[in-house]
Amino acid sequence: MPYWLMKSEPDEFSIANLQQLGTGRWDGVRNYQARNFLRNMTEGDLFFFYHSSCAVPGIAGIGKITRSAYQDPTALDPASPYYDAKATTSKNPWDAVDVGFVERFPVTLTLPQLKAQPALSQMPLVKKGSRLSVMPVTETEWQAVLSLR
DNA sequence: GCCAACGTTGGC
DNA sequence: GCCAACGTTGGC
Repeated sequence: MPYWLMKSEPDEFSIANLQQLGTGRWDGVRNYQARNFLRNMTEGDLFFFYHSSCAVPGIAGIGKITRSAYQDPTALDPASPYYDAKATTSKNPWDAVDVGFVERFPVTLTLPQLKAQPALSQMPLVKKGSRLSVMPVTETEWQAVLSLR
């Protein structure tokens, strides 16, 4: 079963929000590489919930995929900040997945902490200049992160 | 708020 | 197909 990491700005949607709601839709991904990873997700996959663009960037918990990729409705909604004028119902390039809450870490595993782990050095997350918001995580990386909890 | 790094767009 | 300009991401 594959593992993933997905970034979200906690001001928009945080691990606490997911915990409260129990479930949510992961939408608004507007990058082709990230979208392709979304399409490779299957129900039951686990992912690290990463908080970006905030006071303490880092991994804040774990979620799971509860519905595999489907057309992202926000691309078709003119009122949405994620609206894409080029998307149509028959030709919508963007996908969303549904997610469920699994676990919230007692404390966020900070980016400097993650960068200090040799086992995580190959992750796009810790690489300079990388902006990829959805990425695969290897079994080794997954376990290395879990050991930091 | 700054700015480095990146992806996308569009003229040629 | 090249590449400059632009907009965005995201840490600091």
